[in-house]
Amino acid sequence: MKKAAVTLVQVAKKAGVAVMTASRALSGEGYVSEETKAKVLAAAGELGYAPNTLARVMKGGRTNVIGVVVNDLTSAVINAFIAEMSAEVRRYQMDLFIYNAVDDLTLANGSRLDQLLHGLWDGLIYVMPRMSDEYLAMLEQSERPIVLVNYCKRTTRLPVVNGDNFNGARDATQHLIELGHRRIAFIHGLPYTGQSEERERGYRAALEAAGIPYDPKLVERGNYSELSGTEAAERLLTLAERPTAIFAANDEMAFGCMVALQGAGLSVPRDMSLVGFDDVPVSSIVQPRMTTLRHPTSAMSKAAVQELLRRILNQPGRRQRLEFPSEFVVRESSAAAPAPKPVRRAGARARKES
Amino acid sequence: MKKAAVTLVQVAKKAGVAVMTASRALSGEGYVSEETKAKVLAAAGELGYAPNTLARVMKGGRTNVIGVVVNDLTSAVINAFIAEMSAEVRRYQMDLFIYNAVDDLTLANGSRLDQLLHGLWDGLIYVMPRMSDEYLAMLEQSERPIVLVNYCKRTTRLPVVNGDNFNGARDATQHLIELGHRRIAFIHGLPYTGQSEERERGYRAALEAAGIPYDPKLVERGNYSELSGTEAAERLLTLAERPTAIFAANDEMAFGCMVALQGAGLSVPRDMSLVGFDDVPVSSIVQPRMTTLRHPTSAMSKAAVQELLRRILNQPGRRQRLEFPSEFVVRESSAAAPAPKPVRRAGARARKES
DNA sequence: ATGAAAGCGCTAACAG
DNA sequence: CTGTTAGCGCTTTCAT
Repeated sequence: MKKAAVTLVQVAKKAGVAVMTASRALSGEGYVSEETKAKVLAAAGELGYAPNTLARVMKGGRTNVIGVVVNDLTSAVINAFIAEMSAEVRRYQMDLFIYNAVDDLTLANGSRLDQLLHGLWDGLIYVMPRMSDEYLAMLEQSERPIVLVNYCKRTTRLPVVNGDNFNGARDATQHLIELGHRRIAFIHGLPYTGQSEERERGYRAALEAAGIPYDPKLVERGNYSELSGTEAAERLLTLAERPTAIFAANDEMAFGCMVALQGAGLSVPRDMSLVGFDDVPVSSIVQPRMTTLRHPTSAMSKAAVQELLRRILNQPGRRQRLEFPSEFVVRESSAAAPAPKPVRRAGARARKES
Repeated sequence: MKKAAVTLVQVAKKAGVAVMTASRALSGEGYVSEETKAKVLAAAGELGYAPNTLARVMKGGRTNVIGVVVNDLTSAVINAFIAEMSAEVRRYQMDLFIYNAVDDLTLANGSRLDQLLHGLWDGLIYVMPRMSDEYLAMLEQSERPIVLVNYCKRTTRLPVVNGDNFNGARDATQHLIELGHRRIAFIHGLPYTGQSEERERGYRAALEAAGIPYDPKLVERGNYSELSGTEAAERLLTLAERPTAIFAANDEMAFGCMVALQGAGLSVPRDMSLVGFDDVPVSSIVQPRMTTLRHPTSAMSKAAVQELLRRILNQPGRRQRLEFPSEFVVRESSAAAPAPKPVRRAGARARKES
């Protein structure tokens, strides 16, 4: 089945030189006379010679391939990262291979990956994988170049490239507060990357700054899926004191909220304001178009690749932790809070006036 | 930088046996006494030994990795394939790596890929890449196991796993005809995989069967993007005799049509019926929900992986060309044609009555 | 400027 | 059952 690949030995033989000379001629390293070089190149061309990457790697060389490990290829954010990284990597004559870890980022699978990594890749970028602490610990012990993107669950010695979830979420919440909202709900995503937690921190910081008490009943937990957003919104709608705005930890869940609200006969943003996170393409297509936050994927991708390259080339890394401010995109799903109901509670009103 | 990986020699030394014995003990091939086997396994465990894939490959072994080459990771269809293939591959203790060729499926890049392939992968699956004829010719010359998915531009000696575009498109068009539509437009995607052409063939076959003359003015060319769908629909709306239904070669373009129709103040499906292709997740979310066609991605993925495995293991391939019927999903975007305008042309009417 | 030898980590093939 | 030898395709090191 496997075609006998053309080897350097054959090229050398055809050119009438030693293997080593052929190697030098082709790699350009070391002294080779122009004459022999031409001979070797001609022979290689005729035979259709392609160097065997594996053999080269076994001598400690590089593959010029870097790997990206992701956990959800359906995510528009992750796809944006991949696209940007592909482009950036190619600027350095390297290639990018993607590994879809799905929810298989177990220790066993991790070591399996690491095993495959023995030389197959020059370095690895992990984009938002659902990573357990043990898994991260394993990565930290690896001597291979690794960069983490959008991981902020805990501090690590590995280089990290993050979007600023905290300030972004704070901005978004503050925006809702400025629109007159007092009861603002927050819907969590999954806890694995720490992003959701950072976003909640920003949410709480904005509330606190505005003197609005934190109400745990307004904080729901989803799993980043649209369905979980629908379910969370449905639970929020059963509250005696309904929120007037929902801030979801990602756009998908915000879409899910829309579904629930439509189902309940409520209008966005008249009855309920909605803010998402990520600015996936659909966000500018849905009706009403979604107010959301956007990480600077392009800049982050470039930074991640460059940081990884620095480690691969043994150049001094820039910084352990790079953080990029997120952009707030105001669209139509957020608007002024509805006029307060006649039923008013002293406490809430008092705070609103403060 | 690179941690000196634990090698078999070290394991053997620690266990007090020869390298070969250690190899046998770990691989399970050949005779090894239980006693020595235990010793070796213990030593390997303590040292944290992991076999070097490259070295193994250099001896002609397999990597247990298969590659998937795609051209658009943002495509929901492609992501569905990837997810299904990942799962299927894992059933055979193998791994899947993804290469995003974007629009870089040039010959130069192809040979670059092929070079990387020298042993790094046991086989390759191409999913709907924008493939030139020369590129395909190169693939056909490769001795490595390769399977093509959703490629029907031309016949090839490579094994192909396809959805049935022709019959699917014919069903969809016939459905529109049965709803009373006579002027049905078709929007092409890109020509690279041949799918769009197959779909047009199905469209024309249905028209012909119903005795509706083919009108080239009703056939537009898009590029599978939503925007191109909008533009195509806008052009169709300028026609003196507007269509009453549009069949787009994929869902994205159908969404784009929706945008154009909304912009023109037309209602779907009252003023215009819409049918897409692919059944991407959004199709069941948009309002009105989209009538569309679905390839059986799960069955196709399994078939592709199994076919590839057969070639990798040198087992006889099943068939050169596997075709899976596509499912027609009727939703809300297609409905009865609006009542014909008073202005009627003799020819058209006559045909309708036939 | 060119060549020969050694060896990367592993396993197939043949001894013992 | 276990060990020895050889060699995959390439490059590093040391000769010539």
